[in-house]
Amino acid sequence: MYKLERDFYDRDARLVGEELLGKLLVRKYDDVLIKSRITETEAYIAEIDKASHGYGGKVTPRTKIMFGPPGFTYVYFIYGMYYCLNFVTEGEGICSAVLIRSVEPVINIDAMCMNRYNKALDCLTKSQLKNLSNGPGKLCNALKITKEENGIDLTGDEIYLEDDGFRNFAVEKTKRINIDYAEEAKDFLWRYLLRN
DNA sequence: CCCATGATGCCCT
DNA sequence: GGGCATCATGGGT
Repeated sequence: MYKLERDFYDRDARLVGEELLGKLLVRKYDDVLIKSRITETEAYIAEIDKASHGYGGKVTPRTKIMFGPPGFTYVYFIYGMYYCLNFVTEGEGICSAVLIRSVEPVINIDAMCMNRYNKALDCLTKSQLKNLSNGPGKLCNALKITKEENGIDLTGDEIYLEDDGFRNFAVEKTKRINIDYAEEAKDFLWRYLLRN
């Protein structure tokens, strides 16, 4: 079991996105510790990707974190209601990131249930359990991640990743979803899913 | 299971 | 003012 350091993130977002599968996402706040396993990601690389918020070198207050050094969070607000968690990849000046689309609970599922439904695990319906953290907005709710967590250093102790040696799975690569506006980029196979 | 729809507010032009 | 890297819900199969 070891923590991923900055060099892990300082690579092509597609490679990082694929290698994030199976890693443990650790979240600490107050006296709470939650660990979950990453099961779905998507890569975004502004230079060649019309789906990226930074496409065309568009530096704004929102996107500037993605132009900075690797190994920081990029959390954005979407559809007036939800947050999405990304990890910034590659060196300073290169706008790229990986969106975390789905995680599964590993440690402290109770805290995740309370954060998301304000209900204990044994009070959840089957549907609520299935939908606990299987979407980018859902997992931010379950892990208590909001715009307050934008720009966090992943080598710190609030949000970081661990490799626990979990390797027994196959990787599926598909088109990314909900980016129909992105023309040719919508067909890039930059969505990575853990199978098994 | 699937699909259609409405919610809701920030960001950027 | 338009658009959006989503989700919960409700109804049909």
